[in-house]
Amino acid sequence: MARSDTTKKVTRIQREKINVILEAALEVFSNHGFRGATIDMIAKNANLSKPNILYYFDSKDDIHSALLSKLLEKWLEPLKVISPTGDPVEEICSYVENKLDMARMFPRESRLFANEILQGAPRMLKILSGPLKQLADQKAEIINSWVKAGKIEPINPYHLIFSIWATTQHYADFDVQIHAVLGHKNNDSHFNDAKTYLRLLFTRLLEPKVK
Amino acid sequence: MARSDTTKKVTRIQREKINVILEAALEVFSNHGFRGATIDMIAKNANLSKPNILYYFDSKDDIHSALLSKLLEKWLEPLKVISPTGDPVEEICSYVENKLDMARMFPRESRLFANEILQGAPRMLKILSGPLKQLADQKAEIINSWVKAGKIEPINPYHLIFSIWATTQHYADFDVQIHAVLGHKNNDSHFNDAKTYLRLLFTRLLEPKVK
DNA sequence: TATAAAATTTACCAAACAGTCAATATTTTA
DNA sequence: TAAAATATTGACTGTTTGGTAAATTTTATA
Repeated sequence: MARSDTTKKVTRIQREKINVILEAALEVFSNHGFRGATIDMIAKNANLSKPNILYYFDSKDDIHSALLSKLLEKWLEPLKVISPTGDPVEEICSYVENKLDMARMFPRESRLFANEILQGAPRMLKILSGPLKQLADQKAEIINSWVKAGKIEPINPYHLIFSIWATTQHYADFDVQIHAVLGHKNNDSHFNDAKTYLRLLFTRLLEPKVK
Repeated sequence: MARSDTTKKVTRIQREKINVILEAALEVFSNHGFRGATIDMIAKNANLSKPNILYYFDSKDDIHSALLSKLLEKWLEPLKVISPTGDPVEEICSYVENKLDMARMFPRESRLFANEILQGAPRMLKILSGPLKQLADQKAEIINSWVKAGKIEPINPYHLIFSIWATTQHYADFDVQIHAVLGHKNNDSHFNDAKTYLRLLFTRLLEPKVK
């Protein structure tokens, strides 16, 4: 039985090694998907032996699940921040900007989720139709209230949210394609252009037309 | 040596079985990714034995490559159609609509590509930075010419293209998430809402503002 | 219809892989 | 510092999997 599920207190070494393993696993899982990743790859990346990894986690599946649940909170945070009392267009644009920043700063996390969803979300379906749906419902209601108040143009709130997810995460998940098409370098310079572009896109969509 | 790479003439059975195998492989690869797929799964899906599969294709990799190159043409087709002489906003909106139709009708193809790109496009890098880049460059130039002529609002053409890819393919690739959030059924009804939403999104972005 | 070619299958192999176990080393604690 | 608890490892197991070889069956052809 791995240390991770006992109720005993966690030692210093356990805390350290678990972090090292999760960091290595994030690297490996995000680059190769669940099936493409091997415990040996994670072990090598973490500078530990395979049995040592399995001393801290019961199974490969266990490591993967730990990563997913650890990441979820961080991933939903920007959406939670949207407030009904702020300026609507600015609230949405800030959300877009935050999501884009996440894609730039945490591309591995983005790809980990993308891999999971693409595969039919076998380990995440409950979270998607539970907490995620509830959060989306809640924010959709706020957006609807903005529409009713005439503060933004009429719009389907769910598809607005989908398009924000799609456009921002695209820069992390399809990174290779973007670099190939833009034909340059290994840097992040296109993120600035993306930021400008997306602000324009959603501003023009939402800003009320002057009568 | 598999039949597929000899110069001998192709028999009726070869033609039929190769199609059956590719169809089964598309199903399996798109649902499980390259590493998650096994030849046995493809064999079962195709109602053939494993060695029989390997009689027609040299290797698992070979089947995968055959799928990718077969699909590429179909995948780029809608973008090619964009014409410099049409009405700009309508040209773009038609492209969006075509891409969305592809996502609805060929979700497996979309996921096959998504899986490949997400994994770093090990078998497609040359195509991305070759034919795909050239096509994107060409269409970006058209978009730029529309901007210069004042026919659409100033916009970064590459990021416009990216956002079209992202928003449309999202409905195929993240299908599970969308169904979870919308909380319904196994049908495609949300594609109509998506179509309306995306037309609005790109029309408002591009339509020249009246002075 | 006899023969050659093509197609299919059964029985394999070797490598990769998740996971175990018992022995050893290290760290903590009394 | 000795004993106990924790951590690490080398050697291993059983299974999955990509792929092969040879024998057999089916189909096409002369």
